Amino acid sequence: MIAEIIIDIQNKQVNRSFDYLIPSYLDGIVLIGSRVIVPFGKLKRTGYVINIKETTEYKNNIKEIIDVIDIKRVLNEEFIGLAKYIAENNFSFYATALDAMIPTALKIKYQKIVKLNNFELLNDACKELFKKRKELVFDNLDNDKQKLIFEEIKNNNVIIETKVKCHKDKEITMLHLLDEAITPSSKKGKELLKFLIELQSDIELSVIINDMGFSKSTVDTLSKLGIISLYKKEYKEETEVINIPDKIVNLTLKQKEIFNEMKYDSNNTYLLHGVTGSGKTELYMRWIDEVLKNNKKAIMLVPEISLTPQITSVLQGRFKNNISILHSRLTIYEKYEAWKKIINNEVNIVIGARSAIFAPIDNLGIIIIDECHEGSYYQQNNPKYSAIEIAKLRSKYHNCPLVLGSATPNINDYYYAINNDYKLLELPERSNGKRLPDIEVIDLRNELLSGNRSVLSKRLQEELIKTYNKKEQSILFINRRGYSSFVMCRNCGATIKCPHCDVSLTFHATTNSLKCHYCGYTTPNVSRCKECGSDKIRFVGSGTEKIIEAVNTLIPGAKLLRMDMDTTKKIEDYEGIYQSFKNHEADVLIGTQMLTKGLDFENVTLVGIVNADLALYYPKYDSTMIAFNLIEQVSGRAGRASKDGKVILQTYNPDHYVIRCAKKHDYNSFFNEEIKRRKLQLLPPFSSIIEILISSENKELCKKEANHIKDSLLSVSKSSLILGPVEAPMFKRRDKYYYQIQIQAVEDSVIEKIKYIYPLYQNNKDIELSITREE
DNA sequence: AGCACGCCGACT
DNA sequence: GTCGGCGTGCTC
Repeated sequence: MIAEIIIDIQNKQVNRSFDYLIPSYLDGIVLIGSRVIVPFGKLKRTGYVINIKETTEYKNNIKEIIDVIDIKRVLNEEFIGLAKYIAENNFSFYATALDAMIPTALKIKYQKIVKLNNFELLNDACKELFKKRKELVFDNLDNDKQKLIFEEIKNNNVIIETKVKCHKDKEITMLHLLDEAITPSSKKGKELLKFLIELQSDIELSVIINDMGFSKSTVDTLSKLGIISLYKKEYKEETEVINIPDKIVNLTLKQKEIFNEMKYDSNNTYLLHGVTGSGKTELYMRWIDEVLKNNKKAIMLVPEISLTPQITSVLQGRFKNNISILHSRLTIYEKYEAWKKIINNEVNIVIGARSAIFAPIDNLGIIIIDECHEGSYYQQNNPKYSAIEIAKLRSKYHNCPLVLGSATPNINDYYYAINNDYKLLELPERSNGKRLPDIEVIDLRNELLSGNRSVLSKRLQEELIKTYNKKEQSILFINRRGYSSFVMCRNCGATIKCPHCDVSLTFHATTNSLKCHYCGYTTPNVSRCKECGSDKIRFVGSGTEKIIEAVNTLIPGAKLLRMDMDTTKKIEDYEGIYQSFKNHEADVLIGTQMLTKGLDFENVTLVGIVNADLALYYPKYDSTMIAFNLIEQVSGRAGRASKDGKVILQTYNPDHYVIRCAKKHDYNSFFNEEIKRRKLQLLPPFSSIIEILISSENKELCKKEANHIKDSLLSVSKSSLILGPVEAPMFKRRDKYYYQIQIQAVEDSVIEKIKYIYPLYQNNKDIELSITREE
C-alpha cells in the first residue's frame, strides 16, 4: 500500500504530499492520521499520513516508510480534513495546520513502552523478550524485534503506550534587593540600584534586561557584591477547583421555549441572542445535559479571559469531573494529560478557549461558542484560522448542532440569522427580571465649555460620591493603559516616540519611565524636551493612572483597584483582583478592556465609561460594531443582582448612532443602521473583504512592492474595489513598515491572483505578506 | 528544512 | 588558476 504523506516542514516548496510505500509489517498500523518517519532526500523527517491508496503516479523509485511514531494514531480522517481546509483557505502550510492539532508534549520527547496484555498467546520469541519484565522500551529493541512486536500489536497481545517525558515547569529568575547600603562602583550599577530602591519590590530578570536595558553583567556584579540576590520562581498555574454547589435554576417560560427549539440530530447553527444576564449559561448546560443523555459529547468554547473560576466553576459544579478545562496556561504536560483523558473517553465535556475546538472528541453531540462575537476566536497566525469556521465543519462532520451565543452578535452572524441561514433564538430579557441599566450620556464638549478640566464629568463625580456613600461599588472603564496616552512638549509640540515603532511612549508613574505599548521599549522619564530643551513637558490623554488620581482627589477615603495589562499580567492576578473586588475590599475598580468580559459583581451599581470615543475612531470598517459591543459589555457589569445599575457614558459624539443605540440597549436599531451602511458601502456581509498587509524594514521597497501587488491585482479585476496601498494604522512597529491594500467586492479572479502572489513572497526575507479575509 | 549544483569575485 | 560566496532547484 502507498501512503500520501505531508512532510513536517513548513515551507512552500514541500507544501504538498509525497508518496511512500508502507512496508507490509506496518500494514494496518499506518493509518490516515498516523505520524511516521520517512527518508526525505538525505534526511529523515516526520510526516503525516493524509491518505492511503493502492497505486502511485510517481514514476521514480519510491521509498519506504521507516517507522511509525504513534502506534495509536493522534489524528484521524476528520482532523486531516480540517487541516486541509485550513491550509487551502487560510494561506498556511499543511504542516502548520496539522501541527496545530497535536499537543506540544507529543512533539518533543516521547518513549514508546510495550506493555504486556496476554503473555500466554505471545509467540516464543516474544515470550523470551518478556521473560523477566512486564514492559519494554520499544525504541531500545532492534529492528527484527520491533517487527515481532508489531505482529503482537495486531494480535492484541501487547499494547503500546506513549510516555511523555515531563517537562520542567517554566522557571523565571527574579531579582531581589538585599542590601541597599553597599554602593556599586560602576555607573550602570548605581543606576540599577537606584531603580530597585525606587521599585520596592522584586522584579523579573528578563524585565531588567529586555525592557529596562540593563546588561546581564551589571546584574551579576551587583549580585557578587551582595547587593542583590537572584532566585528562581516557579511559573506554575495551580488551577484551584472551587466546586461551588450546583443550583438548579428553573427556566423561565422564554428559556423553556428556546430550550425546546434545539434539534440534536441536525447540523443547524443556532444564534442565541441574549442580553447579559439572560441566562444563556443555564441553557448551554441544559443542552449539554441532553446531549450527554444520548451518550454524545460536547465542546464549549469561551473567550480566554472567561476561563476563570466564574464560568468554569459553574460548569464544574454541574458536571463534576466529567469535564476537562483547557487553559492556555496549562503546562505542556498538563495539556497532554488533558488531551489523553479526552482521547480515552474519561471526560465527555471539553471547555476551553479557541484551540479547544481541536479537542479530539469522537462523538460530538453539540458545540457551543459563548460570546461568539469575540475576536479571540480568530487565530492570526501559525496557522490562521477561525474557531467558528472549524466549529461549523465539525458540526457538519458529526451532524450535531452548533450554538453561537452573544449579547451583541457580529453583524454578519445576525444577518445570517435573520435570513434563516442560522436559526435565531432571541432571549430579550434578563432571567432575574431586572431591567438593563440606564445609560446617561454626557457630552464632554459641554464639560469643557463649563470649565471642568477633570477626566471625570460633573455628573460622574456626583454619582461616584453617591455610590460610595451608599457603600456600593463602581467600575470605571477606559480603553487606554498607562498614565496618559502620550507625552508632549508644550513649548514646541514634539511628542516622545518609540525609536522602533510609530507610536508615542506612555508614561508609567510606578516606574517613572516611558514605555512603548507596542514593543515594550522602556526608557527613563525625561524632564526636558529633547527637541527644544524646554521643561514644559505635559501628559495628554487619560490612562488608568490618571483616573486613579482623579478619583483619589474626589473621594480621598475610597479604596481603589486597578485592572489593566500592567497589574494583570497573569491569570492569577486577574483572579486576585476579581476576588478582592467581589469581596468588597475596594470601592472603585478602574481598568481597561479586561474588565468588560464576564465579570459578575453583585454590589456594582455604577459603571463609568470615561471616554467612549477611542473605540469609534479605530480605522477599520467594523470599529462601530466593536465600539457598540464594548459599551454593551461594560454596561452589563452594572446592576446584576437585586440593585438597579446605572451607567454614565462620556463622549464627544453623543449623536453618533453607536452611542444613540447603545444608550437604549437597542441592538436591533444598531443592527439596522449598520447593515444599511454596509449595504451602501459594499462591506461584509454584502461582499467579502481581503486585507493584504505588506511589511518590510525597508520603507521604499515596501511601498514599491505594495504598488506592484496592487497593479497585478488590478490587471485581473473587473469590478473589485482595490483600495491602497496606504500606510497601515500603525505604520511603523518594531522597526518594520506596514502598508495595506484592501479589496472589497472580491471576485474569484482576484482570489486566484492572490493565491498565486502569496507564495511568491513566502521565502522573501525582506518582504512579508499577511492576508486576512472576511466574508 | 537541508543539501547539491552552478556561476561569478578575490586570494594562496 | 581555485576557494567560497549564495541564487536556484529538488526531495516520493
